[in-house]
Amino acid sequence: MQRRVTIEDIAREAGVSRQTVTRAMNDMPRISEATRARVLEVSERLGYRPSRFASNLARTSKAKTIAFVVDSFRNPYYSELTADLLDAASARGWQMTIASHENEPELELIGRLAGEVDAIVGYLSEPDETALVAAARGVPIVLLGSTVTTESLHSIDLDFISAFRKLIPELESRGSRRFALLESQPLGTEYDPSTRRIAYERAVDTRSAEAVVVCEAPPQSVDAGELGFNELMDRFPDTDTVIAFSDLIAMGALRAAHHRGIDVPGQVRLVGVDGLSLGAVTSPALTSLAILGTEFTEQIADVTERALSGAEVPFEHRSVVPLVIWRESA
Amino acid sequence: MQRRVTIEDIAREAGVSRQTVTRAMNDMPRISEATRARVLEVSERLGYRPSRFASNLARTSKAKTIAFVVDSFRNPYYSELTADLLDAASARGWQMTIASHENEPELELIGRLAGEVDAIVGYLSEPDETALVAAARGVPIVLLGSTVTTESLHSIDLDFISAFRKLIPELESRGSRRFALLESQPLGTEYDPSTRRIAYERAVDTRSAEAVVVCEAPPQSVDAGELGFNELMDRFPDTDTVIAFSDLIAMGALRAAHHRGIDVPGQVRLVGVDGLSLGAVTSPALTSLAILGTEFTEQIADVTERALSGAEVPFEHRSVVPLVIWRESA
DNA sequence: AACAAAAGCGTGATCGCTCACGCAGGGCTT
DNA sequence: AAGCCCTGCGTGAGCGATCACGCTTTTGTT
Repeated sequence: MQRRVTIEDIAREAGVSRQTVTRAMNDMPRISEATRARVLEVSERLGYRPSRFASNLARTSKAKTIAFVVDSFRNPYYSELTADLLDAASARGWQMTIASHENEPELELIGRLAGEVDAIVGYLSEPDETALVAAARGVPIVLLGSTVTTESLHSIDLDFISAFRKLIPELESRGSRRFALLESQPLGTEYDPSTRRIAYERAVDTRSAEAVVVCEAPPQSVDAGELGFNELMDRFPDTDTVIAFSDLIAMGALRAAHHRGIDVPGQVRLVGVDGLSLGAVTSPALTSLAILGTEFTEQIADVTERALSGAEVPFEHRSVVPLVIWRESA
Repeated sequence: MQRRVTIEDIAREAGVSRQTVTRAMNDMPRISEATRARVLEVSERLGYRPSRFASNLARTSKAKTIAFVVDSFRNPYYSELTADLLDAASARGWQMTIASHENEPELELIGRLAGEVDAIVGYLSEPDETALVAAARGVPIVLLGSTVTTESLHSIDLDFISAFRKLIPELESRGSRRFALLESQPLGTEYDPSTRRIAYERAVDTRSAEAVVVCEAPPQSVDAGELGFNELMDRFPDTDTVIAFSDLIAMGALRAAHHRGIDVPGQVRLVGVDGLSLGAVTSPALTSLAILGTEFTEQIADVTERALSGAEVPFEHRSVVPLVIWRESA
């Protein structure tokens, strides 16, 4: 392993001082064109790469970098949220690095990120918050979409209880009587019931509360929605309104309905969750309990901004209510 | 502006040495539980944030970070590519930061990124390569999807000429006679004809070469495709095969065809470009000249790896040929 | 011609952390 | 009881850049 080429090497080779090399590299004034060219030539020849750590340390950089962590950027919900958050981040002059915990143990990932960024934002699944905070080694964490119990990190939760409590009556006023939920997360020893499911069950009548079908593998996909919808209509044929766990699942349901000759929203009303922009181009366009396009992104950015501001900021726990976007499917 | 809380402050306040603070923070051995707890408590109280620059500098970090730059992460092509590249990057232990040049002058962006990452990869639109390289201040650039003329950066281009030369005859063997192109990029003083258009024109007969419709604003969207397809069928009614600039545009065309009662692929065959996974869930599923899911990602990662390896690597210029994925629409 | 100003370049000091050591004290072995 | 290892800490020396100066030499001004 050969030693790194430093500014000193360039200086020696070009017969100038470090400062002059700096001047040449960052095109600062007070250097002649001739020497600048010579230095640049030498640095190219030796393959010099300035160390971003050294220079940022020396200039006590104000540049902030945040990490955004999600399950998978292949899921349109996460990728759209990423795009939104990137806008908010760059508006504030932050860099944003992305990571998914598909291929790496989460705590390990957090540990790696902690050495590289100034804040970690995202959907994390590690339930042990203390371990999370420990792995982050002083780097603040903004946890999304889940309820935090300790006072050691920031969080922004989604209030599906309120959202469903508003959604269901509105649907009823449009004629909905028999609801059903296309759930994504199985109920079992290792899974708590999803907050969406809880919110759904609380908001509907008892008969509808039983009409829940879990979309199996592959999870969170259009195909899962298609399968799930078919099973749903087989088991609960008098359903007139379907709430899907996500817009992706709703899109699958839409396709299944199409194949079965079921008119949406004529025979069955369909509501997704997420507010994907993709939902606007299906036919019929998807009505959705939107997270995207609400204040969610701004809240994330705002809390992150505080977290970044350093020192002893109190831990914030906010909650945003998803908002219904009425389109054609319901 | 108050001074930053450093490791020294913690050490003083906790009555220990810097090294002990380091040991506590990075939970290293050779420290008693009592002192570790005390140090942690103090550091929390003072709001200590370790400087990632200082620590990385001191440990001469091997961690690499690359920046991935595209037009917009709202475009599914870019977001899927991002997901693919992220996999390749994390498999190699790199961090990946993302940036779009929607809201910021490109050269400025490059300059900012240069101070934060070890390589810049992406679709860049600045035509002045010298300016690009200068803005990057020694940080290597891997340019995607365009032909490079100078020998100062790496590049990976898409060979649409070859791709179309294979695609068109295959379509003809399936019965296609009158082709049309749904182009996205207008032809004008500030735009060169797109490589896709050139490749198309070279591969089809003269009559088809005239059948080109430009999908206007908003560019690169489903809506644009819908409008474009309608115009196309109005102006060139005997078209039997439509090549869309992208899968998104093809999806719009699909919708338009649906509304006009045109059967795809029965009456009109439709081929997109990109290979979006989304194309698999439309009905009919989209045949596409795929970039995603080909060796493109691996080639990018491979070239980037060389670029990152430092020193005097020769500049590479590779080219990958998009690959037809036959699905239902053609 | 005299003096000021600017251009061109170099020398510590410093940014905040980690690493390689060094050194004391307590519990083990033999 | 002498020797040894292990635990628990602390001290100097960098990591690779930039910044604030300071020093010559040129250029310009009156």
